[in-house]
Amino acid sequence: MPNATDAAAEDATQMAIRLASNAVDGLPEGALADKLRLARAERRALRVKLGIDPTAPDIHLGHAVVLRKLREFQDAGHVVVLIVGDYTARVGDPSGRSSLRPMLSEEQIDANAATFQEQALKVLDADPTRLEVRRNSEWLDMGMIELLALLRTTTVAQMLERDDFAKRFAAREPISMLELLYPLLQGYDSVAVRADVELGGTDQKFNLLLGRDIQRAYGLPEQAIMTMPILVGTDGRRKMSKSLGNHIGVTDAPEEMYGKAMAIPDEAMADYRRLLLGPHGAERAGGEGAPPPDGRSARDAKRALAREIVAWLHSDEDAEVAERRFERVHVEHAEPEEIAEAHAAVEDGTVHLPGLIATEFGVSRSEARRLIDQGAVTLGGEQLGDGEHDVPAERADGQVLKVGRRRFRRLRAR
RNA sequence: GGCGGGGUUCCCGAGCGGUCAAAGGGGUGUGGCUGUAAACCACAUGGCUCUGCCUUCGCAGGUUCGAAUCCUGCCCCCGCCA
Repeated sequence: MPNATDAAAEDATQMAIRLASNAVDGLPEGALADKLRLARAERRALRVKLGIDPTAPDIHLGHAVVLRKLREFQDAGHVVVLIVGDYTARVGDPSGRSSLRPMLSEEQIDANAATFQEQALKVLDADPTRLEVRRNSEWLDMGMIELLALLRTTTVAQMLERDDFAKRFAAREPISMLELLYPLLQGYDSVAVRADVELGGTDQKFNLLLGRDIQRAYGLPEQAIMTMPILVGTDGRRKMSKSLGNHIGVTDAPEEMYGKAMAIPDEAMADYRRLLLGPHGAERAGGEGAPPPDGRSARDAKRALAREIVAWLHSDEDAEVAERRFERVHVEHAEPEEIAEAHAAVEDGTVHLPGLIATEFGVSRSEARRLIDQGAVTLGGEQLGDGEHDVPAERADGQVLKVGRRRFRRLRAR
């Protein structure tokens, strides 16, 4: 007959297995289960850390993979510690071969941090007993003595174990001192918040592990680490990132989100379902399996996926509306049900379209002219031809102006 | 500190006195096609008061009828040696 502690231990193991679903690495082996047991014994929640970089404030589905996992920890009763890297952002990160990341002003960082936090709450539970948001300027604004103590924890050889450092060092490509310092600062964050567990993408594996060494150096228990897969972007090839322009933002408008989701390659569908939707959503979106390769059902599977993503981050109603609009605009090539109005300036009884298109859609006049000349512009269903830049006001008034495939305005020209 | 290599349009990268708003690729846009904002093919891609004009090739001067291309100074980046 199992006694109470055995049962609790078994429970922790099961819980660890459940929490590790979809994770690429959970290190060291069994560490998470140990942490869970410890927390239970001490009657406290685990502190699960994620560090975020406020240089780019927009959270996309790639981040959401990790955030979702954090949410699972929250739902299991643990505390997520979200660390806004405001101090590190202020220093600027010179990594990334060609571009020197700019130092951000305090105002920018504040604004970004606020936006980030707000967006993260689309996925995380905002309950203050389950979420702690901290800024690393709270502890990183240290004196030289403290910094030197931190530097003493790590050797150059250790740093060169990191894959990209090793490669760049071997290739004699530059590695700035600042870059070498970053992992130490990130590790110190773990010391400062006494993290039990730290999560990150697989690209963070080294940094997460180094956090353990640093905690040990400071006489603290070492965190368990968990890495999550990197989600591919809508191009299906490279990792999702805003700068690559292949991202779906968690605050994208429903129809934009839906459309972008429809654009992912078929091969990426299974990952999206598995990493983003969770068991419930995945079931609603048609199960875990790969989609059949044939036309119709593959399309339907992708529709279901797109719908679930929108339903998750917006609502079921938004998802339906987005799907309907997508059907109308992209499949039937019809006008959407709702079209924003635009007042067109009339001069001598005519409307100058390049100017109108430029102001309405944020393109240059030259580009607007080009679009007209290329036959991308339709007024009241009739395609405009080369050089047709001015139209009589009576022809424009009340008509739908369509630019390209998905930009519409109903014109008021009086 | 010494030696050498660089900074070109959204990105990478050619150009090295006129034919340069500047090759090529990527990205993006549009058209065709399609189950899709996928793939594929085609075209486009500095701005404007558009048969022309204006601004751009790190910054500032200069040479020249004429400069992204030559000269001078400055700023910045990278590598090697110390």
